[in-house]
Formats: sequence, C-alpha cells, structure tokens
Amino acid sequence: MNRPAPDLLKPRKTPRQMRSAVTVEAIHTATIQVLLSDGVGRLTTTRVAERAGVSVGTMYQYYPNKQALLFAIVERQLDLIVTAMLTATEGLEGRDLQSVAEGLATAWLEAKMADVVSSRAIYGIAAEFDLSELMNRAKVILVEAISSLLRAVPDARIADPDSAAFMLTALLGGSVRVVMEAGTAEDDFERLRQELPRACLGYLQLVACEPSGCACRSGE
Amino acid sequence: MNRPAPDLLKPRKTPRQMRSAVTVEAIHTATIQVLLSDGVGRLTTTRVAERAGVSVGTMYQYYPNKQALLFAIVERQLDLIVTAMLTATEGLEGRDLQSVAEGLATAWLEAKMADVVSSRAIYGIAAEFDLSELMNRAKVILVEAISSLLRAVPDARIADPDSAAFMLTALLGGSVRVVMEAGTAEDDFERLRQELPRACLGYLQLVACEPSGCACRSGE
DNA sequence: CTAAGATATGAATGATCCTTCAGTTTTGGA
DNA sequence: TCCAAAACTGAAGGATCATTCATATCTTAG
Repeated sequence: MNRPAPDLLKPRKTPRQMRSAVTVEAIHTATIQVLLSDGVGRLTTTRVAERAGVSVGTMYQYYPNKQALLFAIVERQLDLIVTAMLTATEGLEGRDLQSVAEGLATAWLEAKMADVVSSRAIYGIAAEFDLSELMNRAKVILVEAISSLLRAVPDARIADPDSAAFMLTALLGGSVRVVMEAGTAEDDFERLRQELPRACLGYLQLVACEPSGCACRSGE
Repeated sequence: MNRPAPDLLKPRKTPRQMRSAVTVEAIHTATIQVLLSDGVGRLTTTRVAERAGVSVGTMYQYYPNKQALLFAIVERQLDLIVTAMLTATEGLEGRDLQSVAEGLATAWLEAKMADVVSSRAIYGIAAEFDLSELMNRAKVILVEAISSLLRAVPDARIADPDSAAFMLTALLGGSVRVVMEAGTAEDDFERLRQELPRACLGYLQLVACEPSGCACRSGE
C-alpha cells in the first residue's frame, strides 16, 4: 500500500544536546495526543509541532517526513509490548498449562492497558500506512517465544505448538484490539480481563487434549 | 473523533432511473477498489470517480460528502455480516455445544472470507472515521443473538451467557481482523480456519464447566 | 415528438497540508 | 570570553483535495 525506501523512514539524526532530547520527546508525546484527539486523517505536521511547542522545521530536523515520525512511534510502542511479553514468557517457563494460559493473557492485557492511549493511537496509524512489516517482525518473535513456552509445559502435550502459538497471538491481539477500538466502556474491559484468560486456557486445554483421549486434567 | 450531523451522512437521493442505479453501483465498487489499492489516506473523490468512469459531480449527487460515501460502504458490509451471522445462529438453535462453537466460527470466517476485499477495505475506514456507533449497533445485535443461542444449548449450562457471547464476538472479530490485516499469507488463513473453531469450543467448554465440577463431556 | 425532470459533466474555488531553507538563537568547549 | 556546531524558527512554495454550480445530455410520460 505504501512502501517507500527504508532510508526515508529512519530518524534523521539523534539528539546530541539535552535540549534536543527534550524536544524529540515532546514531539513524540504530542504526536500521540494529536493522533487521539484528531485522528490520523487530521494529524498535521503543523498541529503536532504546535502541540509540542516547537516549530515545524524542528520536527523535520529529526524526521525526514511525517511517515517516519509515525513509524518511530509505532516502533517504540511495539518494542514495549514485545519486551513485556518476552519477560512474561520467561517467567512462565516450566509452569503448568493453566498458569501459562492465564499468565499470557494477563501479561498482554497489562502491556496494552499500561498505555491505552498509545495503543489506541497506533491502531489508527495502521490503517493509513503499511505497518505489516513492523507488525510481522513483532509477531514472529512472539509466536516463537510462545511456541517454545508451550513445548515446555510439563502437564500437557500440545499437538502443534506453532499453530497454537499463532492462534494465541491472534486471539490476544485481536480481541483486545477490537474492544479497545469499540470505545472506552469500562464494562467491556472488565469483561475482557475476566474472560480472556479463560479463553486462552480453554483453547490450550482443547488442543492439549486432542491427540489422546481427553481428560481435562489441568488445575480446576 | 468525528461526529457530524447525521443528515450529512445519509445518501442524498435514491436512483430513479436504471442508469443511475448502475452509476451508484459503479461508485460503490470503485470506492472499495481505491480503498484497497491506495488506502484511506489516498482515497480521493476524484480518484473514485475516475475509477468508476464517472465525473466527480455525479458522486456528489448521491452522497453529500466523502464521509457519507464511506459510511454507506461500511453499513452495507456490516449488514451482510450481521445477517449472515443471524441466519447461522438460527440454524444452530438447539444444537449441542460443539456444533454451536464450530458453527459460529465457520459462519464468521465464511462471511468475512466471502468478501475479503471489502472486509479489509473497511478496516481501513475504521481508523479514519468514528465507526463505533455503527459497529456497536451491529455488535449488540450479534451478542444478543449469540447469547440466546447459548442459553438454548441442551448439553451445557453456560454460567454467564452474556459475557460468553461478548467474548465470542471479540474473539471471532479480533482474530480474523488481525490475520486479515497482517497480509495475504494463505498459510495463516488455513491455520485460522482450523484453529478458530477449536478456540471457540475450548472457551465455551471451559465456561460451561465452571459452576459445578468439570467433566468436559462434550463430543470428542 | 416534446417538454420537464433526472442525470451527468468538469473547470473553478478555496482550503489544507507537507516540506524546504535562509536566517536566528542557543550551547558548550577552548 | 568567544565561536563553531547544534538547534530552532516560520514564512513561502508547490501540491493535493473536497465541494460547488452553471451547463449539457439523457429519459420518459403524455
């Protein structure tokens, strides 16, 4: 949809003085604010600069164009999520099926909820620019980590850990996204917090059962 | 984010002659095509008109503005999905838990896959304009239908059918969306087709188990 | 066949926006 | 203190776009 040369998307220069670091940070948060209050379609370089208390030219000193700015935001946010999930999986290594299922769900929810604002903002960018490359890179890492985590579950043998991991990321990512985009109904979030861990557990129990007769042994 | 007077979003007039009906249809499909090839951000009234083989003015005879055009597209697509799901739930009334779970999953997949193009296009619109009202209306209908469907399952008592229905729509809608947006990898679709029904079944079995001791009786 | 209504045209308008760059201000080391 | 590098400024260029409206063409009832 939109695949410009990659050099055109990287930041122009890194801040050397303290003040410019502050500026970059200001631009960063201003972008997210504008993204939320006005939407991607109304996100303007001028508007961002204004909100950041900076002139447009300054913005272009750090980002070669608007898209680069947005990509930087996405990348940072994606990194946050991925590392959060990676540390979560580390902590779950070797735990039983129920702990793993619920651990993954709550870790994901926590990571997303920690910065609902940024998360929601990113969903907006995704529509306008082609983020599939960035997203896929993150997805691959996650699927791999979860897959090996599933292999290490002591109380269950999952038939196809890769498929299961793939499906888990789709379930986690998708459901949270849908609910977040739908609105701010605190009710819905509460339900999600309650049901998402169950959904993960239910799915894992099922794919763990399949090869041999089902017993649904896991903790209950 | 974007909440204009509703009258400004309704079509201006309905075609009276055959030729205008053709025109409207052409505009409709052209919009989707442009949406896919260029993205929402590059969707231009001129571009749409060109693609439809029509002049810009013609477009404005039927839609008061660009947003109205996009809303019309979304509404139509949403209707398709909802009615598809409603007929599916009708057919599942009274069936056992496994049939219901798998029936819902495959119905959803079928509805979305039937017109991947339009579905994907809509995901794009969602970011730019506030579709939460339209989406919510559809969601409410679906949740209600699924909830009552769950109540009628003979071989299981679901503790909180409303929550379960809510969660099911989130799982279905979210996972399919995520996979569709990620790219066109046929592999992923295949996995989804295989795993989504299981995910639904696993979740339902779990929430059906909970109140009293679990036995995981359902068909296997 | 004809007029009235329906439909289509597309240049012009006015607005918005991204990006640049010549010039100014600030910083930090010598 | 002084200056070269680093940061910052914002008006202006150049491009795109949504929307309008005066005009032209088509359709159909009578």
